[in-house]
Amino acid sequence: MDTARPVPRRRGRPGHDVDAVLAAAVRLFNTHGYDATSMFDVAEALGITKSTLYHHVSGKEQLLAMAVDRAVDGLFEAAARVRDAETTATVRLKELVRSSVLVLAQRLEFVTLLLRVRGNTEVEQHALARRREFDALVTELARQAQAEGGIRADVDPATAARLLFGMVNSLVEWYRPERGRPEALADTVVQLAFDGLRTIDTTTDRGDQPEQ
Amino acid sequence: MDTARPVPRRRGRPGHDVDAVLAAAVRLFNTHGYDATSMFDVAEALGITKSTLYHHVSGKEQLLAMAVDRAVDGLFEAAARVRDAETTATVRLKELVRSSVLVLAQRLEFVTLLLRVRGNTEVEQHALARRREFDALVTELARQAQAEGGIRADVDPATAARLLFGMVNSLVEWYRPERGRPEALADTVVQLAFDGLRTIDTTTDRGDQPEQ
DNA sequence: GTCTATATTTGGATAGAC
DNA sequence: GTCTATCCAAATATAGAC
Repeated sequence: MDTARPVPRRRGRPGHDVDAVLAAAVRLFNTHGYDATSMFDVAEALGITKSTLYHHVSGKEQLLAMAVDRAVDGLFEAAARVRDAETTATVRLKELVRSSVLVLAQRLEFVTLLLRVRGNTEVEQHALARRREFDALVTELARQAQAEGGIRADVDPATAARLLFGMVNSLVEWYRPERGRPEALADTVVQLAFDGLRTIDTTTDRGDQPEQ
Repeated sequence: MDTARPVPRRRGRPGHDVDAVLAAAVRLFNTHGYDATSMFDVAEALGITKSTLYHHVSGKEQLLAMAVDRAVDGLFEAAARVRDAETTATVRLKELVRSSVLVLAQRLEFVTLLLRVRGNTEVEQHALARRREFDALVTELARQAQAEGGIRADVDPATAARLLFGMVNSLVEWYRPERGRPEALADTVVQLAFDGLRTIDTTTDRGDQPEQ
């Protein structure tokens, strides 16, 4: 299908492609809220008119759908990678947390938007359903990790999964790519999640990632 | 029989007071979003008309202001209580986490709304400013706890505070008062935050022991 | 305290010219 | 691909009667 040239490229003036439109829209959605952002605002940010904007996308909801898909796809790709890893559930859970932080950092604006979706339209409900699917994956991983004795068994795995990813997801509230490598942050999150805030005690070894 | 009648009572029909209006508004704001909720929706939920609603409150933004104040006041009351406690910073930090979970549970809908505020109006900016103030308090407590050796010192205290309360705040996404005592949840959160997910140990290891 | 209008603005979306 | 002009629906808020 994708023969050749019609690939739209970023040029000096207008000539926008869907990606550029999406990027501008998502930025505005996150800054001012989805509802508070008008199609006029999106068009203005791109330097075009509303009519021209509608020439590129079918409507406001489609912009939202594309954005949350991009976020959710990233998380599921991370989940698929750890699923195929041949190691303990505990290590896979750690790896999933780590990967999720990286996905969140790489697709920050898309994930931010995803996490603010409440489920009032079909598009939003679909996004929520996929989030629940991801949650179920994490919960199952936590359950297995408990079964193998890798993590504490005195907490409901669903609760643990929620609190764990509650911490991860809260990154969208303050993480900014310009300061700090995401890998370092991912390590911090994994350490805090698995070892807690308590003082490092030299008699224990955490077996964490070699990546400094 | 109250001393005087000006205290508006919950009655069969209308006769609403500001608290009832606020409760209805906040529920709708959380369910459908602040922007997506019209003053008509609020009025309809109360069984009155828009005009009557405007007789009770000065406008939509005032409803938001009252709601977020109620949330933020709760958090600062908790902070004031731990500040006066005569104990280590580490214990006070734990207590603040614990109290915050309880405040969050008690004023769930108000806190939920607070955490969704983005700062696009004066009211929202004021709410954000108070949240930052609270964050600073937590960060300072974390710094003191590190200084006294109560919590690990290899993590920036601001980062620790954010991740810690990221976990706490994520409760609004799934906690429902009808299932489970908030005190039990608060204990779980404190345990996870301070001791981590790792197996309660005596002899720690990496967790790849054979099952059980 | 509650109602029935209604003023005014803004938003999503389309038609059709260039 | 971009524009001007416009339609139509919905939202905040007010006026003024009962």
